[in-house]
Amino acid sequence: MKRVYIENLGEHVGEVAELRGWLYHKRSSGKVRFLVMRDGTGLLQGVMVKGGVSDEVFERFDALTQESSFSMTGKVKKDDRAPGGFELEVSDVNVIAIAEEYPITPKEHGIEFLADRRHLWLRSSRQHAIMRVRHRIIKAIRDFFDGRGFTLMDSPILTPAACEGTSTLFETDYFDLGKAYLTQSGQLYAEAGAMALGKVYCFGPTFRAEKSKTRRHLTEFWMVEPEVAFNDLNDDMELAEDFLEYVVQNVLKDCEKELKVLERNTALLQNVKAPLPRISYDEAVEMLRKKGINFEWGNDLGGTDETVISEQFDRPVMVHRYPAQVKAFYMKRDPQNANLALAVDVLAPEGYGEIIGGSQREDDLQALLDRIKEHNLPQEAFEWYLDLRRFGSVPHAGFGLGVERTVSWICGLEHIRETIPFPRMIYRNTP
RNA sequence: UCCGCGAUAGCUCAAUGGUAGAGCAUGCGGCUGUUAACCGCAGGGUUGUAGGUUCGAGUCCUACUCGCGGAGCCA
Repeated sequence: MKRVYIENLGEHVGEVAELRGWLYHKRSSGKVRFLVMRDGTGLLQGVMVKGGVSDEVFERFDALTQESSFSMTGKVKKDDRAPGGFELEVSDVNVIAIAEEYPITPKEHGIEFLADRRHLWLRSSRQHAIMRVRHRIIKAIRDFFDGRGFTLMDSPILTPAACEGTSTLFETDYFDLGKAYLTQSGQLYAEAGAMALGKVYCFGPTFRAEKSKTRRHLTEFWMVEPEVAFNDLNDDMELAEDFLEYVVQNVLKDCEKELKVLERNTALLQNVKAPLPRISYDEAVEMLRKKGINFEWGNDLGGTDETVISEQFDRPVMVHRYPAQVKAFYMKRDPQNANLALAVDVLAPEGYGEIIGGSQREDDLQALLDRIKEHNLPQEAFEWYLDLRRFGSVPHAGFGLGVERTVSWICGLEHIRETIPFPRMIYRNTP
């Protein structure tokens, strides 16, 4: 007996196969009974006709409840009436475990109810599709950098001090050394990596203790951060647009089925190809004012500002050269205008906001010392970082991409909480 | 932290201040091609918590708890 997965059924038409999975739902019209199985790779409808199987097997149908685990054996047929396009002419059914009354029915549920049962919610087709897209995005991210000679060099999660000195961090006791903090970015460590290995990226979870309560925020999220020695801001933007093209086009190619489940209109995603439009912060401000928004030069772009700007384009847009005062201390100033930082944010279309933030880094020791002083940061905590400028400093640049916001955008979701298996938010850390 | 909205059956929601309802789910019965199947019957309620107004409160008032959305901050 051949045990097969539903996604491979096309290779087994006409054969007798065994499938193992869970009952998605069942229907009966008396002597014809339908069992819809899910096995993690797809859905398959099994059909039993009274008289076509033994009475004993026929009656096992009665015991099966939603999400009971079971196996079924039968001949694989192509049938357009069945979900998935294939059907199993069932000859045997074996119960593995009968499920208790399953709380998540095919009808609609409220978000709190589902979030409390996230461990079960993941079994539903929509969540299944999102997790598959998330996986494909992460694979594309790694393939892209690996294929360009980058080395994955992870940064620590427990850190002695704030990386950027701004956000609120999660704090924990660290033996006799006092406090440690959960990282908000691996970037500073990635810079050390770039000086050692040339092209590196780090990819791990990051943590923000800010009490952000919006559809775009998690307290724990994943970020990939490439860092490249000898790159300037322009190189950084070219890397970012090639990267986004690679990720989006690979997901479109390999996740057609999942995006269909999600009812994602992929027209705009098809447009994600380098080069992406680039505008300066100054141009962005002008754009906002033309739209009647009273925006003061020098402020950071808010959520609604980002949406208004991104609506002017049919693909992600790169906004570069922000006022230095709203950006982090390590960003290099524009030699043409010392009020500007050589920073770039990539704004996703359709109101999904900032998915990438990057910059050319300050490579001058004295300038960096001044910045640390201006931002009231403890210099001793950054001595190792300053060493990178003392020992063969070079221009370098990098960026960070928020994985969950990218998943949210590509899947076309309403809320970021569905993009990660077990979301951590300000009022939820379970299950 | 601030602003707004909400909480009624297992779930999703109804119910002019006047007897607590429906669909789904569950149980039982029926049906030889169903697609969130369909048809019939049945069980299922301290209306988030604590007070108050009233002859009478799911409904009006106050406080609290929890949730949702947004702002700020950010990926």
